[in-house]
Amino acid sequence: MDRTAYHRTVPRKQSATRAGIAPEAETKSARTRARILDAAAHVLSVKGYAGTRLSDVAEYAEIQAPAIYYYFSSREELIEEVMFAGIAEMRRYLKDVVDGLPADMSPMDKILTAVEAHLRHELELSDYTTASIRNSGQIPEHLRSRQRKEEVGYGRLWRKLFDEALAEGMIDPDLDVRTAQLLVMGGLNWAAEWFDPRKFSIDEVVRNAQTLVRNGLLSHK
Amino acid sequence: MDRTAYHRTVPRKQSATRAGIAPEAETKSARTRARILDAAAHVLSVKGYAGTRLSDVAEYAEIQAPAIYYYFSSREELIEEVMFAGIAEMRRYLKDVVDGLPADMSPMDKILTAVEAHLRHELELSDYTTASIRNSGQIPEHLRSRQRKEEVGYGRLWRKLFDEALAEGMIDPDLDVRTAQLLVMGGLNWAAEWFDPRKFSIDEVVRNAQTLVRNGLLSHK
Amino acid sequence: MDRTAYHRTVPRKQSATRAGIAPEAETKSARTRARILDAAAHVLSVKGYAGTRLSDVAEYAEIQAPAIYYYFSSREELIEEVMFAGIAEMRRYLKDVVDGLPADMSPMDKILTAVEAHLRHELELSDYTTASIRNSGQIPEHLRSRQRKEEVGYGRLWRKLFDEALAEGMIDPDLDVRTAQLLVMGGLNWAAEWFDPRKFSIDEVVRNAQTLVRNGLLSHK
Amino acid sequence: MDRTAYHRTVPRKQSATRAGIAPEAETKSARTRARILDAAAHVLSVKGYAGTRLSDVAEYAEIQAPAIYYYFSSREELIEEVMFAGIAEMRRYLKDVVDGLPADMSPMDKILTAVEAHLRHELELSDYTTASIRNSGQIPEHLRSRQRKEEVGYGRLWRKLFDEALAEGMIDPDLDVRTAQLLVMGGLNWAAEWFDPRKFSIDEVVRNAQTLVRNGLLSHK
DNA sequence: CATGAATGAGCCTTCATTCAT
DNA sequence: AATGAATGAAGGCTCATTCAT
Repeated sequence: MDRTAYHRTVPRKQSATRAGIAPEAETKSARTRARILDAAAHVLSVKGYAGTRLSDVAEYAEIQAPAIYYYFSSREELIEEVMFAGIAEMRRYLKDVVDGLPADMSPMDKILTAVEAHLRHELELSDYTTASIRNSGQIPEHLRSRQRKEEVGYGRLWRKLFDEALAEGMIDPDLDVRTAQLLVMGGLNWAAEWFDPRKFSIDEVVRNAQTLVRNGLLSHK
Repeated sequence: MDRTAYHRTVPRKQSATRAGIAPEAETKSARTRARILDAAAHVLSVKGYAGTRLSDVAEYAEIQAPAIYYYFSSREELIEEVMFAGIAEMRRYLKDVVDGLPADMSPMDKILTAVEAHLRHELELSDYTTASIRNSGQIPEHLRSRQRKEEVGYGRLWRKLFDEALAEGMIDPDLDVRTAQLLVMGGLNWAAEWFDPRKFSIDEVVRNAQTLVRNGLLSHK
Repeated sequence: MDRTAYHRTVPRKQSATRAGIAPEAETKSARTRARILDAAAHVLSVKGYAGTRLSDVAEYAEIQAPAIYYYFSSREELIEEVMFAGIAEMRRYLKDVVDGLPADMSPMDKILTAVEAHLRHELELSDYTTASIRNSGQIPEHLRSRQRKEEVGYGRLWRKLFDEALAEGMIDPDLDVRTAQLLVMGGLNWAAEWFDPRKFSIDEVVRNAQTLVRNGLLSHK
Repeated sequence: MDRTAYHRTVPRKQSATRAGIAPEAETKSARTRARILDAAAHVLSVKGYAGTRLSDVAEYAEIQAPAIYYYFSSREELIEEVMFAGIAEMRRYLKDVVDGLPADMSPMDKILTAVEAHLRHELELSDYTTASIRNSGQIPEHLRSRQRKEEVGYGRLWRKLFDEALAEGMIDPDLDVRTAQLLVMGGLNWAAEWFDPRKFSIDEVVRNAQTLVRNGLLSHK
């Protein structure tokens, strides 16, 4: 298998310094709104749900706290949107990547492409993703409905890939696909906790993860 | 390889309903203190650092909130102790398990034993572990020194196992041991986020994780 | 000696009902801040350092307690400022009075002018002064540095007057100037404890104090 | 006038290190009670009414806080007793001293004796006295009835002396006796605020106060 | 659009007090 | 006679939120 083939299919994300997911907005108003969202994602990823103070968000966004209310009707709505945006964007991105793959690519290569897409998105756009990932267990239930739907949808993308691989006999029969999928995705999610761009390169992490996943899932009989 | 051989070396943990790490204490005072710690671990794992209210801890421990101050001098001290206890206990446990293994066991089997030990401890005693794991990024720096030391120590235990396996040529040369170790441990850590005893058995999760790890690390040339 | 000569040099202070030292402020914000300070001075003078509750201060200032934090970052800062303002204002006032005296006035007459200034300030603006005076022994050390400096400066003003009188041979040689000064100032300070405008007039108290001090210090040989 | 004549009439108080007013008690129980009272006087004089914590009193008395309740039914009762004891003891002491004076002693010399007695009692036994003096303005009304009665009685002792002096024409006719008396007593009371045994000797303070008072009151026409 | 000013709710913490031992 | 353990009440402080400007 050509290990570099799928590489090219995953575009580089914007630089981590920009770190926002909101599009470069036209109106000033939309830009302020985006800045608030970005700031909230950042604070949320660092301080957690209960620790996210509007004053911190405001400071990071370089506005006054009450100004937030011009764009969001409450702290909860703002946070809900960050949590949703994190996973929704991730899902949309993975879907685009997978849909863009050649129809004849092997299921395992598709999975490895997904591994790369997930890692790049998580580690390069880390605020939204880690906000969404780290806090999904701490957020009150009533803020999670949209996010949960996206999570399920996101999981479904992966499930399809795993199911295809299973159907083609590429998965070690000792494994339960569902459990294996969760363990794999967990390994990827957790990378945000230890990844430090000064110690690792993303490419390196991607390569190792792909090797580990391919080895791990493949039937070696 | 006999997949059940190392199984027997990892003892069952106490049932998850007890969920505490403090020993069954002698004096009533020590028992109250332990109950508070257990309660704090529980709340912390669910609500996160900033969301952990002493009133919730007290309610869970079936005391009044100010009683906490009879045993801990501040909310911070209580939380610090939970965070420390979670990882310290995990480390002590893994060390005992590994030290008890037969000297001639293969490095890979040792790793698989560690996988099982980590998962059982995490999923059965989940409050302390998930508290420690989930909040390690949200807790103020000054509360983390003891915990961090334990984390390093814990990582060293795993590192030794991986290094042995590497030395014996059991690790796929395409992998960087350090990165692979972090990805593996992440997959295990994350299990606390999705594991639901009503949908999975711990044995099943352990078995899948072991297969995945063995396949994933092993050289298949 | 014409006992009324120095009288005219000491202006009447504003009425005790206003009781504040802050200038009639321009902005509403500054007025609220001044109201809080005045209220704190009042409560502090009555209840003492430890007994001063922000809720009482707030009630007296006709705001809600948390509003205090908009103007002062802590209870301690508020109290520190009251304590400082009390003595600083007193010092500034006495300095102005003394500096305005004719150069050829006799040292004893200057002392008597100071006696009057001290008493008027203390008894008419009593909240700040009694707050500062009564609590100077109960306040934690770290809140006293600015106040202490003012106290020293205030004492120096008096010291100069006493030294002049000594130099001109007007002090009874049986007296130690320093001790006499402390006893005299104590008598004046203490007046806030017993002075009741319904039973005494300030003019009367001033006159008696002046007589007592002049007689007391003067050499009668 | 022989300035040393009245000196001998005022006995030295017990050393300041003992600092208690309770008699050397017989039973251990009575001794503990006395220790608590002494401790309360000390804390009260330093921290003020609201700042006096039973835990501090207990620590100073070298017992546990709840033990106080074996001897006093509440914090208020304990404080009330200290406040009362301070002034009551002062009054009893001054009365004994004055009653012991030769019938033919001049009224002014009697006043000077009182000056000495007041200062010695205040500066040597300072805890009770300063507790009583400093807090008399901060204590809730319902704790003051016994103390107030003693204060009035104590004031009456002084009043008699001043009235005698007035009757014998020894008081400057420019003075109002009542006002003069309050100013004099204030000067003495305040001495506790500045007196520092490392800088002054009590004898020296007494001598200066006597000179000042004699000069101050005396008619010099 | 944005901010200065203010408030209500809630949390951590302290402390007098109680009670069983 | 004294203490360990616990509680109820209250106070300082923070923070989301509102509102007039």
